[in-house]
Parts: sequence; structure tokens; C-alpha cells
Amino acid sequence: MGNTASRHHNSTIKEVALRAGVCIKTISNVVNNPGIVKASTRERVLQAIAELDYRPSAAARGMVTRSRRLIAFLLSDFTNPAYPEMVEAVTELARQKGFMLLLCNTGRNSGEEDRNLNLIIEQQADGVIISSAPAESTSTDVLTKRGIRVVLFNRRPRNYSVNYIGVDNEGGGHAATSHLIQKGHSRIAFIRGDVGVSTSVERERGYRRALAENGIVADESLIVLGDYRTEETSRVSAEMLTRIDRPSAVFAANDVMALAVIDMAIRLGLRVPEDLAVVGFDDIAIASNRMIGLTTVRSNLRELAGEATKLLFDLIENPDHPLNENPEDRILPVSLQVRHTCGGPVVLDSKEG
Amino acid sequence: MGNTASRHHNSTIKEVALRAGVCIKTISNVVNNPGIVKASTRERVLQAIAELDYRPSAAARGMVTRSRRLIAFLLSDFTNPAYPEMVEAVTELARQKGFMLLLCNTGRNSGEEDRNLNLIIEQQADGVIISSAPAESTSTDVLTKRGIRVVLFNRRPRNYSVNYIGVDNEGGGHAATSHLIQKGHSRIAFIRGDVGVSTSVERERGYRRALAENGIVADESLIVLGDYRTEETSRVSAEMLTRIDRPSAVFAANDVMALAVIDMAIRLGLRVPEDLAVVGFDDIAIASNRMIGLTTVRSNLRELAGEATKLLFDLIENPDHPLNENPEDRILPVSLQVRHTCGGPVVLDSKEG
DNA sequence: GTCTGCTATTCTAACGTTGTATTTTTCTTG
DNA sequence: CAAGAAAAATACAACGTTAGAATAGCAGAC
Repeated sequence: MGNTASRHHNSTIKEVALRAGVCIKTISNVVNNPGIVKASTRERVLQAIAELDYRPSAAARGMVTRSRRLIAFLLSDFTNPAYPEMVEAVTELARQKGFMLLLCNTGRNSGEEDRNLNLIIEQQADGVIISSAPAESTSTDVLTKRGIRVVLFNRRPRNYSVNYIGVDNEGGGHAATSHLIQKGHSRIAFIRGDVGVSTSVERERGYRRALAENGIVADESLIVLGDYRTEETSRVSAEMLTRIDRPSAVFAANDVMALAVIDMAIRLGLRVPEDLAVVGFDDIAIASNRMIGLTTVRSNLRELAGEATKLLFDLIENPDHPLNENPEDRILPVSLQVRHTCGGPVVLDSKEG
Repeated sequence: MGNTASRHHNSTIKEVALRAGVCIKTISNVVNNPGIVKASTRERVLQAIAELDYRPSAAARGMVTRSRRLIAFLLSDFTNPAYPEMVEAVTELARQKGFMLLLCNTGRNSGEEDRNLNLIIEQQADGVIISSAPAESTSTDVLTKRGIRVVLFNRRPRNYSVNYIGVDNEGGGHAATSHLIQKGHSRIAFIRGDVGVSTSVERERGYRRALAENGIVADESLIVLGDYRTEETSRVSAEMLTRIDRPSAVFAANDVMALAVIDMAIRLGLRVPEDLAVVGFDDIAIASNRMIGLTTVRSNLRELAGEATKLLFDLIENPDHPLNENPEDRILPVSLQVRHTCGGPVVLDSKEG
């Protein structure tokens, strides 16, 4: 026998028409314009469709209608627990519209972003949500030039002219740092995310503003790169926490890095929060677990992703939508979730006053 | 002005042909069969392609070749941190092949699974990895009937006749439970995942076997349903942990539930592991964080997902592959990661000996 | 009964590719 | 330099669907 699998056959609109004894356009009308076909005919057609188990081909339909019913979601690091919640919100809304989601993991490598972009263009997605934009990305232009709608989400490149939905990163960074200062800390480290990425840059701006407002001069040696990942953060925090003038508190640009710092602190024999206070950003699910109790800036990414998706569909379905011509920035508020890891201040046997 | 967006135009193979002064098939050959076009012609064509920024339409190509260059990944709960790692492995391999990934989140609602299946069929994915199969699922038949390749991953329904890749769930459950018994526990609870789902059923089988081997009669009141989720697990564990004859140890069918149990235990004033030992399953990234130190069964899902994806592409690219006709089960070994949460035995002021 | 004006259906032409068959061009060889 | 072979390029049909124009069917009005 063998090779029977490739014999499988999907019935086409032509076969359905033949069976129902009508022309193919009538089948198409039953499927897409239910109102205009006479009830008795429709009945017959629906039965033929059921008997043949007919499903219209999205590709063939898309050739004519110029909509493939696909949207893409570009993100930078899938293993960061902040993302899955967003993806869940996006898939949910997409499926309600009869769209499927193309998921792209760009990593931190910009070559990957380009390759993904090419595939998205070939697949002719109707729209794209980009939450992985590096500072110098021109992806939005590449896509909009081809008529593919784009919504920037969370991160934004230096220059862009599409709609952006994000959170108040600077405000969050300011709140986190201010809180640590109020707890009595003055040597507060900041762990950056990806180089140049807007979320990290904006959170750092808030951090610096809080320091400045309290008359604290930023110690540049306490501002290090964690790359938004566990591995890199472990490396840099091991170094930082073994210094004689180590910080008494750390504000990490996301929760994953905050947790990596905590892990390393414990490994080095430090107690959290007694010896080291830690604050993160995102409020991922595990942060509120009582075994951790991570103090962090909550940004409700789930709701945010829903907003971004709704906006994207607005733009897709309504080409004359004013936001297509005049995109806007939508910045949502954040809130500091005070938990265990920022506990109290610490007195180090440090050299400076 | 207005509505300029919809004016955007993707150049077609016809336009490229016109510009290069050749016929369209030559363009197609340059793109797909680089060998057979004369160097000088190819040069001219490539330049025309570059000038017009031409990208072939996957839909149009797919109509002829019957390959959309799409694979789908069905999973049940995206917010479980075990999944993103797997998805990362799948996207990685897919992109290397020039395929994109359709991501489907089925939730625990079987209606969602059907709707996703319909969309996958309409989009005519070349293959599907199903890691969300409930016990009574017939999804694999629906897909294979249409010539769409399927690999079952992680979970498997009661009846199936496609390739399956999973881990030794029973062995893992046995190892986890045995370890707790060796630590001196005899009242060991088991938190089930989704009702009837194979992973949970098999882990429970290992749990029961370990109990039996050690002459412990399973207390059915200690076997409860956590649904693989935090919320439900919090509810049932709150109930279980406040009982006078509460267990001294818990084996949860996944890490997310194990962490929920720990959270609830702490909330109720119990110490982990002194008052309650906990073991999970999956070894998600956070499990090894020293602030948690979750003892768990490691299954290397990342590698597993890679295996599943490679197999799927084998089946897609080679219709005569023997595994298409005679699918097999591939079961990978697991290993117990002993950490902090299973610490030592506990002496309860319990009534029984 | 025939005509008017609907509604319901059919016909034809796209959409952008690739496969097969055919023609043209180029190269080899006696 | 002609003939034949090999290589390169072309012509045309097909993939499965929808849009729009054209036609058929079928009331009701005179």
C-alpha cells in the first residue's frame, strides 16, 4: 500500500456545487452572504457541504479578497513569563474574528527579526503586533509600505509613525526607586534590559529622576546590563554583589532579572530583603507567590495586549480609520506592588556616608 | 487624501518579468530552481526583484504546490511556563525551514479545540503538533483525513493512530512519590491535573504504584483535582491543608500546582518543607530559583518539542516515510531534581500510626 | 396572456503562483 | 559550417475562491 496519506483530498467548492446541483457562486453565497440565497436552495447546499465536509480554502479566498485572515505577533523572548499572558489575550481575540495567529520569536538577534518579517510578508498577514522592536528598527516601515497594519506594543523604536500602546515605564521606574529611597536605601543598583530598548531606557530614566529628586548622585558602576535574561543577570549580579561597596538595593528592569538577582544573592549568602532589597517590573504570575513575594511594578500586560489587538483589528477592518493616518501613543498607568523583597533598609559596613 | 494605506501594492511576478524582460516562469525558476537559469539572465532577474522589492505570495504558491509552509501548535494553557520553552523550540526549527507557526491556545474548553481545528483546516497547515489532546479527542483523525500530518506531543488521547512523543510520566510519578516515602512520609497527597488528561493519569499511576510498593494504602481523600492551574489548586489545597489529618507531603502533577500549594501552605502558616514537603513535575525555569528550590521531575520539554518538530517535518517532507503508515510512541526518560521543598520528614500530631 | 420588475442564479474573469509541454537559443562535433 | 544535442526560455493551464455582469425565473399588474 503506502503513500495513502497523500491521496487524501479536500473537497472543493466545485464538487459541492455539483452535488447540490447549483453553480459555485451559489455555494460561495451560502457561505459568505447567507441572506441572498433562497431558503430551499440554501438547505440543499448546506447538506452538500456537510456531506462532503467542505471547508473553503483560506489561501484561495485570500487571493481574491486580499485578506489571509492572519495576524502576526512578534516578540523578543518567549521564555519571559510576562509574554504568554499577552499572547493568550491576542489569540483569544483573533480567534473570535476567525483569524489565526502567527507567532514569531525574534530573540535578541536583529537578523532573526528580518527573517521573520520576510516570512510575514510572504504569508501576507493582515496585521502585525510588534512587541520586540529594538531601538533602530525600521520594521514598521517595511510592513506599512506593503499595506500591512502595524501596532507597536510595549517597546518602541526611536522613530516610528504607527500606533503605539505601552505603559508608563518612566513612572514605574520612578515609583520603584522612590520606594526604595523611602525605605532608607541610597546605594541602589539598576539592572538594564536589552541595550537601547525603549522599556529599559524609560525605566532607567525614572530611576535616575527619583535619585536626582532625592539628591542622590547616580553611581554609574551600579548601573549594569542584564539583557532582560537570567543568565546575563546572574553573571553581572555575582560581580556586583561581591564588591565591597555593594548596593543595598536593586531595581531590575524586569521580574525575570529581579529573580535572577535574588537567586544569586542567596547563593552568595545574602538574605533578601535584610541584606538586599529587590524590586522588579512586570508583575509576572510567580511574583505574588508567597514563597517569593517580589515587589514589582505592575503593568497589566494582559489588558494591554487586548487593547493592542482590538486596535489592530480596527485598523484592518476600517482602512479609513483616522488612526491609520494619524497614529497615536497610548500610555497606560502602572502601580507598584509592594511585597516582601523590598523589606527594610540595611546598614552596610560601607565606606561612604 | 486619506485611505492611502489601501493603495499600497505588492509587486507581482508578472511585473518583475516585465521589468527583467523575461517570462514569469523564468522569475519563478530564479526563485525556486536557481540552477537552471543562465547566470546573465539570473543577474538581470535578481536586480529586477530587488528594484521592485518582490516577495512571492505564499498563498498563490501554496495553491499550486499544496504546501502553505505553515505548521500549527495546539496547546492547552499558554500561561503555564512549561509551554513557552517548547514553543520556542518549535518556532526555531520551523523558521529554519521557512515555515511559520500558527499558535492555538485551546484552553480547557473542547469547543475551542474544534474551532481552532476548523481554522487550521481552512488555513491548510502542512502539519500540526497537538500537545493539548484531551482523553476523548478525535482531532488527529479529523486532520489526518485531510492529509494534514499530526504529531501528538506530551498528552495523548485514549485512542490515536499517529506518532506520539512524550515522557515517562508514570516513572516520574513513581520517582517523586518514592522519594517522599524514603523521606519518611506516608500521608502523601496527589494533585491531579485536567480530568482524564493522559499526563495526569500516568503520573497518578506512578504515584499509586509507589505507594503500593511500600505497603501504603492510598487515601482517596488525599487525591484531589487541581486542573493544572493555580486558582483551582489554591482552592482545593486550602481545604486539604486545613484538615486535621492533613498530609505531610504533596506530589502535584505539575510545577504550577506545586507552587500554588506552597503559596497556600505559607498563607496558612505552614512551613515548607518542615511542615509540608512538596514535589512538582516539569522543572519549569523558576523551580530552580534558590528562593524556591522546588523539588520536581524534570522532563526536558524543550528537547522533546524539538524532537516532535523534527519528526513532523520528516513526515511532511517525506510522504512515504514509514512512520506515516506505522506511527510509533517515543517515550523519553525523566529525572528527579531534588531541591529544597521536599526537605525532611515531618512529625504531625496525627491520629494514625 | 404579455409585460414589468423583482429576486435568485449562473457565467466569466480575475487573484499570483508553479508544472508540463513546447519552442527557441546555444553549444558541440564531425 | 551544418546537424544534432543540450540548455534555456516561453506558453498555457491549473490551483480554489470571490466579484461583478449577465441571465433566468417568477411574481404581480394591466
